[in-house]
Amino acid sequence: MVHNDIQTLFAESLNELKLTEKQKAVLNASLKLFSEKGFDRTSTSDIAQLAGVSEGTVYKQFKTKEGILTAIIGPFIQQVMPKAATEFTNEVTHTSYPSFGEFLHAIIKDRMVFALNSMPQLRIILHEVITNQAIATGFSHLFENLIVGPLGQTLKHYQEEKQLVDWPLDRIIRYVATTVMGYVLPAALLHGSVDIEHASREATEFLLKGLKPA
Amino acid sequence: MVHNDIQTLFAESLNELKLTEKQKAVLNASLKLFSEKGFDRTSTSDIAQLAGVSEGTVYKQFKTKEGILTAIIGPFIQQVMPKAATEFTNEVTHTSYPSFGEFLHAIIKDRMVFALNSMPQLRIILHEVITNQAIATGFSHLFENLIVGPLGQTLKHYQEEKQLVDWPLDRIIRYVATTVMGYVLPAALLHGSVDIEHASREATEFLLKGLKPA
Amino acid sequence: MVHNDIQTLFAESLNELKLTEKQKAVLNASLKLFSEKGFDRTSTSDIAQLAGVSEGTVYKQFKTKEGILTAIIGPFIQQVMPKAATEFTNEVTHTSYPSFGEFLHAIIKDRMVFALNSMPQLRIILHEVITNQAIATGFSHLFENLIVGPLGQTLKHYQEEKQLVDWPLDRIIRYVATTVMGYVLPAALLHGSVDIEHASREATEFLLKGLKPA
Amino acid sequence: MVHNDIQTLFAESLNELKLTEKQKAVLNASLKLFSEKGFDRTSTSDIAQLAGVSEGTVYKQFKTKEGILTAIIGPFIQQVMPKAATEFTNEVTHTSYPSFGEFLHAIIKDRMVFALNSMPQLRIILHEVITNQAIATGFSHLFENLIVGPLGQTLKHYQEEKQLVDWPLDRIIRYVATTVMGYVLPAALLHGSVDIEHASREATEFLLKGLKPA
DNA sequence: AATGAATGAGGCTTCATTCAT
DNA sequence: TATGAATGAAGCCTCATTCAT
Repeated sequence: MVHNDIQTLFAESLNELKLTEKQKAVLNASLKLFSEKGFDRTSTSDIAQLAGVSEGTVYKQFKTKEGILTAIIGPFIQQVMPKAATEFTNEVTHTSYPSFGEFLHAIIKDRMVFALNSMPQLRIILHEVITNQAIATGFSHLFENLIVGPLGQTLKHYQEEKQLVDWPLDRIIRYVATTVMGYVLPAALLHGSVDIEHASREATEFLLKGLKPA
Repeated sequence: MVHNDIQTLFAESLNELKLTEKQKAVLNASLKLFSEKGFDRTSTSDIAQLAGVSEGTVYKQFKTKEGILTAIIGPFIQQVMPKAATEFTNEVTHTSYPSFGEFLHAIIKDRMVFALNSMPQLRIILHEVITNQAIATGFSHLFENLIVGPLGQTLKHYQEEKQLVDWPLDRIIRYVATTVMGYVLPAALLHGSVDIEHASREATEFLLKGLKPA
Repeated sequence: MVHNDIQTLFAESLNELKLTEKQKAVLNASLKLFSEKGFDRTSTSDIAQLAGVSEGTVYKQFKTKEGILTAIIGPFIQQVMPKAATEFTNEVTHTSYPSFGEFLHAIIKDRMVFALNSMPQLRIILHEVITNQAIATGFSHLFENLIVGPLGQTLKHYQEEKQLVDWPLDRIIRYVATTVMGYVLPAALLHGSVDIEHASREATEFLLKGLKPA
Repeated sequence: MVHNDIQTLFAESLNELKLTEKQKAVLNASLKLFSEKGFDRTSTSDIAQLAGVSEGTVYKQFKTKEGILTAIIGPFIQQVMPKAATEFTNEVTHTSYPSFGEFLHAIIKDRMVFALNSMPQLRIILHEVITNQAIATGFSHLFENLIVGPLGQTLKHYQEEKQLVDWPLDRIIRYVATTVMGYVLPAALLHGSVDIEHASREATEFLLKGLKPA
């Protein structure tokens, strides 16, 4: 089964950790509140209340409030994001597309949906990435290993078929990623909606031109 | 004279407002601290101390802590960003470039420098934009009026000369902007350095291809 | 004017510090509570309540609870104890006693009264001295400089007159001090009363024998 | 076999009580932690951890934290101190000394060693004695029965032989005890070392003079 | 206009104690 | 009997905000 949002993926990942039901409730509640109000504006009593436990319980396993964040970010980097990335790249590499254009369109659409579905959760990550260099680096590696790597085979294939310009793969992926963000971010920030069909076609059109072989 | 960073521009803009020296000191100190630690982690006593005034003074003009932020964001939207944008578009529209390629390269380079110089301050904006929809909308209009508008003439010119694809101007600018961000953001987050010369040439190469007329 | 208890001396000493009335109230309340219940069993809200101020005020000047203790111990070592010691030695050195025996009896009696009057406050010091080596050392120097020093002249005088054994002064004072404590401490701990007249005579009798020249 | 420190004596005493291994572990751990950090600064989870049991187990036998203290103080008063006292007085009364001077020197030296070896544990007692009047009284009786009583025979003997002044025994013992403390306490508090040989000779010299028959 | 002492609500955290397993 | 998750009261401390001077 393939997921297209992060909160669900996260809740599932918690089952692999040694946590009681209440502890999981704390993490789920924290993820929700941190997403909505940000880390600093979420109080530990907010968390306890939403999780339906006492404040003491919040601290039983996650020694500090920061510890809760770490307990969220950890699985995120070690499990949620990898799983999401793997699901994505698996799907991509196991499907055959008639042309680079259709391949491109497919992944752009897929990632737009994913990003929009996961926007609130991605905000936590964004905040952490802004604040915490170690986490930023972690994500950078994640990106390298889980996206650039697996997509490599497919992209190389299109390069050999002369459907894709002969640039380094990370450069190509950079352009794809930022172009997708260029559509998703403004919509997310302005709380507007995106016509994904239209946006993905536009983005594909631009990228196809820009990434055409010389 | 043209500025290439925001803190300086901000300090100058304050001179145009009816503020005592102490009030200006408060705003400058606040901008600095908010940039470094974020709004929530900056205390009003931190601000008073850095500004060299009493806490009472901080509250004399800016009724609340939120009020300080507003007093910063206000000038930002009404003066600093417009001035930055105008300086940019003026320079662009008053200079003649041999070709669209050279024009593109020039503005990409210029904006990369600007963004990298102003990164800490842009973080406040980024954080506010994430949290506060009204501010996000304000920025959106700013962008529309100050960038898309003034640049319009020049871009249209290149479209008429068949050096630039015949797409709506905001779409074109979106791609330019996101591509620049694609180079600047990772460097900023990973605290790495950017080879601006190289990055701007790469970005230009990609955009030229992607924005070539059909 | 000569004081024979510590709480009064302490309250007077506070006037020499730059503290508001409320801050002084905090310190006086703290001294009282720490004396009665001990540091660990006194809560900051207890202190605030007894001092008649808000808890915030408690922390305005004394950054931490430990800071309150320091703010008490500091004046104690720097002002209260020196003043007490000086008042004592002054009185002793400016009075002439017919014999060493009467001199001894006078100071023993005086110190018994002082110790019994100041017992609750001395408990804080005792606790600190047990826990904190630096403070223990501070007291040791205090003792050396303020007691052994000033008393030196007088004792030497009695040594020359062959009324006092020819031992080092600190050894002699050690015996006097511990003998006094031997009467005061049990009474203080058992909350019993002391017949000072009787106790001081007994102690004098013993010390006179023990300190008689060979 | 004769002991010269309290922690060992305590551990042995526990064997005479009907306690499971875990209960004993709890008491030993508590004694150690209370000695090191004091009662108030020792948490029950600290104790559980050091004892290698769960927090639940700690509460199974000792209903409250205070109960642990009682369970320590009890054996202390009922067994440890009596045993220590008895071992001491037995040794003293079963050995014959050529003179009161040698007798005095022997017991002074012995008690100095004992006090220095047991200093950390004595601190708990000291703290409790300061705080808790009942315990203080208990100790007072202990002292009376276990020291003054047994030593009585020996001291009377020396009084009859005119080697010892004809004062009440508790008065004599008071002076011996406080003089010993006068050497031991400063060293313990300043974490200095004591030259026991020298100190005991000095103390003996003084006491011999002070306790000489008229 | 400027000061800074004072406030009190609320945040994070600890810890003695209980109870279902 | 032993466990350890769970509790909730209470502790220490911060901070935006007010107000008398």
